[in-house]
Amino acid sequence: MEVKNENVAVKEKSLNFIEEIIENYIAEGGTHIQTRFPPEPNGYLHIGHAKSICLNFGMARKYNGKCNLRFDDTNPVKEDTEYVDSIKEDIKWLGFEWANEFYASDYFDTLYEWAIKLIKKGKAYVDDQSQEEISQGRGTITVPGKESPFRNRSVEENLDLFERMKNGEFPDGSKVLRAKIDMAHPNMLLRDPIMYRIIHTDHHRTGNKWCIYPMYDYAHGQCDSIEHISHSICTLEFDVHRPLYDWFIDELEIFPSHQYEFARLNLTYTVMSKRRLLQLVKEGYVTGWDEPRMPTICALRRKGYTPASIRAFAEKVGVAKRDNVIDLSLLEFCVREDLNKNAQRRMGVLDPLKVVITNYPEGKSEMFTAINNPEDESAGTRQVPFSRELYIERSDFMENPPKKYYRLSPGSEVRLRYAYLLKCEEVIKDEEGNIIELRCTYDPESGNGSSSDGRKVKGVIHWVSAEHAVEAEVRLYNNLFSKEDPNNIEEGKTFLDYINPESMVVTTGYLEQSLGEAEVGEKFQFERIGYFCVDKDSTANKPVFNRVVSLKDSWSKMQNK
RNA sequence: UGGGCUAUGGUGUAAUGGUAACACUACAGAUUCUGGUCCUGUCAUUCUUGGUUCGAGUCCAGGUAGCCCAACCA
Repeated sequence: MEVKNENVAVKEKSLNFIEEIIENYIAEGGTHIQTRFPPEPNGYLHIGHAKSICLNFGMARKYNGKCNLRFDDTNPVKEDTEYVDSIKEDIKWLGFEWANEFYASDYFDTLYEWAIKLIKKGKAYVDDQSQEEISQGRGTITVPGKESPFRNRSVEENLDLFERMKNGEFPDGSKVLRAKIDMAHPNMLLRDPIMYRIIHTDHHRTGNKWCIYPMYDYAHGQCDSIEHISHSICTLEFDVHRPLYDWFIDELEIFPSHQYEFARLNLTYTVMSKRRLLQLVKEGYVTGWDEPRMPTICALRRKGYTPASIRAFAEKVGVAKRDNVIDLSLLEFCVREDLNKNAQRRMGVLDPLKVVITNYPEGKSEMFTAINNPEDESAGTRQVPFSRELYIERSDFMENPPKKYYRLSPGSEVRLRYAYLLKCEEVIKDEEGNIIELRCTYDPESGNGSSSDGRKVKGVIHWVSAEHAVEAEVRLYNNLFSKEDPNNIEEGKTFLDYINPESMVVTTGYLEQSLGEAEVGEKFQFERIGYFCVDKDSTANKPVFNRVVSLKDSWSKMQNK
């Protein structure tokens, strides 16, 4: 068979700058690609971490390399195994596998030996100054720091003191080990950075073995080096740390890992800082880290987001070095795109209005065949029960409809999805004038696809048979914050003042019979409304559904204009 | 004695001296037993001022704006 070279002008997908760095590295003879995802186990992963995960694991996958999971557990007072477990679960759920599971604490012995090496080289010293004195001595951004009076201790004295620090002879805060670099350096981080501090606290993995713990800057690069990380990818705020990262590697003469920085992800209508997310949880603004309004991965999972949709999102936001705020609508687009292809359709009425079909026999019911997914023929069909009394959506009826209203109104006719044409004959109201019921008639000749006289109806509405309906709790989520950038705080306010009072609206829905058996985590499209996922709060009698995202709704947009 | 990073539509990301492209959003239209999906169309003189060049988003010089850094956090 002849293979035609049709797409001569096929455009290659452009590379992001990290990929360019890696391809240059390969072009220059680099052979092993090794990355790592290095979370501190002190909180739950959020969508911003997902970007980093997709990047680190994605680069390894694309270039036949490996990606390690390494927990950056150098501070025992903040870390816990609870977080280790959730982080591993989230990464797996996103669809990635780490080559090795490591911990910075695995390397505490090596790090300690290396500190001694630096002391012997005259590149590190024990400082007895108080925290405040050290802070003072560091100077400021515009004024150089002053050297510590302990800076020129002998190697022997430093060795002795450092060993006794390790042996627990000194209380917390009484001494630190510092690198001897340059107290006048324009980069504050190089003004004799602290390498070790004394913390008499049990570590979640090493227990009470250590009472001195390495700082991030003294640990991270060396851990990368030990693991032969070729491309250490981190976020932009660490770029000022890079000279220090390189300094330790140079002085220690160890494997030269290199650090590259990209801009972290920000999303409109939410916050991403760990501190603020923690505050939302602790102060009860949400019920937990996995509450579906949160931007955490576990919350998105519970809400009904799919791993594929988050991976697609991470791909679409790109990787660059400039600060960015991504529209939440892009995330929503990604999950709609996935669920449109993969979620089965059902009918559910979330704001019910009763309809009685006066010319339909009492006690009768019949089944109609409904298509499970028009995007996927293999999803097949199902049977939906129909009877004399139905629920329809309140918004699908208007007594005095505006122009272009295709739905039901007095005297008008609509198609009941997969069933009959329905005509509204009478509106029943209570004493206060609220519409409580509609009396309608149906056209017996118009069932399932056929229309006896060929007349066409513009509107199609969903419905549920009242006697067969399943009652469910439905949680409708909206943006957690009503302000596009809740981090931009006006004077006298806090970010909490921007919490959207309608970020969660709970209603009772009447759902199609087949939804009674749905399992936790199953996702459906409720036709004409949105995508919904069965929540873990469901009980045998009462399922609970989370709205993943609404369907696009050009009608309500028109209305709001 | 300050240092570092970054500037391209409403939002992101490309264009690697040679026609400013792609996605999302928004708007308009077509199709439709989902006002969904699918499809079509519309929306930028690339922060600014000079310079180099036949030709500059891209190179050079000077401005301007934004972000990061003064935890014994990561």
